[in-house]
Parts: sequence; structure tokens; C-alpha cells
Amino acid sequence: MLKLSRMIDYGVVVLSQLANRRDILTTAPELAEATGLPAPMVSKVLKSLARSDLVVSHRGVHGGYSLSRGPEEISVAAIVEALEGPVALTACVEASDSHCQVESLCPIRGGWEKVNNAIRDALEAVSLAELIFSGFEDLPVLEAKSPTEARGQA
Amino acid sequence: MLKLSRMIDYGVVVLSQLANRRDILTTAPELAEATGLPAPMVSKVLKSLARSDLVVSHRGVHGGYSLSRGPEEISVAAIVEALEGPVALTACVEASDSHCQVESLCPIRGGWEKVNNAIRDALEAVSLAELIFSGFEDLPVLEAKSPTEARGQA
DNA sequence: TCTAATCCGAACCAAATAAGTACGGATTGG
DNA sequence: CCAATCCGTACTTATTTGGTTCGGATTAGA
Repeated sequence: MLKLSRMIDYGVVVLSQLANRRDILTTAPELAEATGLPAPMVSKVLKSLARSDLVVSHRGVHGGYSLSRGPEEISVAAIVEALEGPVALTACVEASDSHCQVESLCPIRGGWEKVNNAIRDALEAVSLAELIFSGFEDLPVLEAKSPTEARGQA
Repeated sequence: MLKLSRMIDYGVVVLSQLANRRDILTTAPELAEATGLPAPMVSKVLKSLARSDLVVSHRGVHGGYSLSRGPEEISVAAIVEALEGPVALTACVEASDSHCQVESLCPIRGGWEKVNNAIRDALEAVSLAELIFSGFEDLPVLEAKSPTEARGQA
């Protein structure tokens, strides 16, 4: 549950790759090559990231992508929002102008907002940089398994 | 993004209904009737909730369901886990048995744990009671539509 | 100005997941 | 023994997501 989509997974990998190549333009195919991810997907992800200004794109012959700012300035929340729209658990009220018509009977309502906000805060509190470097820098071990496998055995 | 499944939506509605009828057994069809949700779904949800001991079930002729404890004692995390398994964001690529093939390039790995924990904490910090009573206190037994239907009209 | 490299956007298909249904079996009270 | 109830599993259908394709716009360089 609460699994994040592959889009986001890809997004983070691609962004981290870009973070390793600050200041130089990298093309979508190059990034696909470097990450081993399917090229069309990388391309798709980059377009979305560009639309949200997490990366900047340059068209034309020597075009490519680069990070729009330092990885410390990019929150996980921003990445998620770029690739899947606003972070929100949709319960009851899905931001319709007119509210829940059964309002008088629905005891939930505002309750989810609290959970919602807590989760958004959690995502906003972690930056791409932390995501990237928590693995390498000062973590001693982190051997064999990928998080996905690790989760399986939980 | 991060939308919660209908199962959970149903679960909360059903649980809140049970919370209104503390100490008396209520059958699955009665709950379906009271909430307006499809009976087989209510039944399904209740079974899952029972397996996780959020409700207790009584079989036989005058059987039914009741909350296993006060709504303050039931966290949103518990509900989510009961209905969708452990709360965890899956990172990396749906790993093959062997580890992340781009491991050398994938600096992420351990990083998600932090986000993961933050989210679980957020869900654990909110109880069913808070969810229910955040809007208003004592509502009469509800009979019409579900939040889910209401959501449809957005 | 022509061409090739690149990003852009939308439409489309397929695969995976979730939602919902059905049914035979196990318990229990009368 | 019978009926009301929960239990578990298997199944079907709907929805979402993952992934592909293609024609178009933009730009550098010859």
C-alpha cells in the first residue's frame, strides 16, 4: 500500500543521474543509457519534470536536460507532484466546488486533511539530495538487497 | 497521487458506523444497508478487518460484528494495513531476484526508508476517532449515501 | 535555407492491479 | 436438523498504470 508509481521511481533515478552531471546538458537517450531504463520512459519523465521546472530543457541540435537547481532544493514532494499531480489522499471531498452532498451524514470529511497534511509535510521534508546521499555517504552497510526486496521480507 | 483505495474508504465508513453502535452486534447486511455500500464489499471489508482484529466477529445465528476496541485505539495506519498490507513505498525497480541491475548507478536505496517512516508515523498519529469526530460530534445513524458516491459527483 | 538532432505533445495499446461478484463450506443457536 | 451468519476462495470485469508510437516544433550548423 501507498506504493509509489514507477514513474516516480524513474524520476528519482533520472534526477540523481542529472545531479551527477551538474551544469552539463545531457540528452534523454544518454540518460536512458546511463540508467538502463527504457528510453521512451525516460523521455516521458523528463518532459513532466521540465513542465514543473525541476529540470530545464534545451531544444535543438545540441539540446538536452539539466537540473534547474541544486538537489538540496528539490523536495520529494515536488517530484511526486511533478509526476503524479498534487499529493492528496482522496477521501470524500475531492476538491469539488460544491462540497459533499451528503455532508450531514458523512462524519469523515475534514479528518483526512490532517493525515493529508502530515504526509505532505513528510514528503516535503526530504530532499533529492538526502535521498541520493543517504545511500552512499555515511551509511555503512546497505548490502545486497534493493529496497523493493527488503520490503518483501518485512 | 497517494490516493487511498476504495477499500479503505469503505473500511472507514463501516468502522465509523460500528463506532456508533458500540457494544451491539451488527450484521454485514445491516451495515451495508446503513451505509448504502454494496453488501458484498462490506462483507469483504469486514472479513479483512476481523483478520486484523480491528473488529470482532461472531458466527452463527445471532452473529455479527462489533469494534474490538474504542475508536481512539484504532489508528489510520492499522486500518490501512488491515486492508492493503504493510505501509511501504516501493522504490527501485520491481527488482529481479538479483539486485538492482543498475545498482552502481542507483544511489537511492536506503533513502526511501526515511520517507517511509515519516508517512507511517503520520498515519499512526491519527485515530479513527479523530477521523470521525473532526467534523462534528454526535450524528444520528446515517442512512443515505456513502462518501464514495459523493466523491463521484466532483 | 536545408538538414539533422533534439525536445514536445498527444494518442494509443497492453499489462497489471483493483473493484466487485459468486458460491460452497464452517459455526452456532434454536 | 435447520437457518442465519461468518469464512475463504475463485472468478470476472473495470480502471489504472506502464510503455510505445508518431507527427510536429525548435535550434545549431553547413
